[in-house]
Amino acid sequence: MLDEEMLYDLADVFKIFSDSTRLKIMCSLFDKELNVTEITSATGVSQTAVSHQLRILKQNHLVKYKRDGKQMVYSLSDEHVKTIINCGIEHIEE
Amino acid sequence: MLDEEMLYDLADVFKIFSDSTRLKIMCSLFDKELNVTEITSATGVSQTAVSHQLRILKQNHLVKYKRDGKQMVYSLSDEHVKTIINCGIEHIEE
DNA sequence: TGAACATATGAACAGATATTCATATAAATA
DNA sequence: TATTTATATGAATATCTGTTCATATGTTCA
Repeated sequence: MLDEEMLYDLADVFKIFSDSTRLKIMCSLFDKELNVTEITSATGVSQTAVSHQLRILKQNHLVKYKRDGKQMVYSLSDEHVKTIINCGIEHIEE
Repeated sequence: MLDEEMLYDLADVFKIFSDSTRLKIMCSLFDKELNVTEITSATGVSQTAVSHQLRILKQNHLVKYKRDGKQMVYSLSDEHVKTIINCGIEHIEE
């Protein structure tokens, strides 16, 4: 059995992936970087909701970002994101 | 980008793993089957809470169960559970 | 059959979380 | 510098989810 604290950390990781808006955002960034407006249209989620969720993804180091003039360009932090999502997909596809 | 429906399914999968009580239960079953009383004492969670969470795990086919006299004996449904949990652990350990 | 043990269920409550609305901040450009 | 475009933030709200309490169901055994 994992220790108590690790279990909470683990639950927190999965919690981030358990929201469809955040998944949409991460998937839109799967193989290219995008600015917020592009994420908004790629996902069909409101700009405000995207921004709120991007903050959560940032705080948890799942996306990184850089400024490009007026725009903020986001991309996935590392391969972990893809690995975890693919792991979940495999479970669904059985 | 995955289609809308798949994203919701994916979010649902991760949602199940995003609760520490459910994780505790699954971890307690990692390499042995246990009845409800044993799960209760292994996890330190109340019997009622364990029972409610077991129902969710059952509905989502993550645990299976059999009756043994007065007791219900639970075990993990398949290797997917371990795979997903290990995937999350790797992310934490970086 | 009735008592004791094991597990499940339902309602109520509390806490968490995602979205929206309104607005603030920041950069570019006319 | 005023305006426009891009993004972020905060408060309010509504929904969802997990726990607890009370109780029901099911099994064994005296």
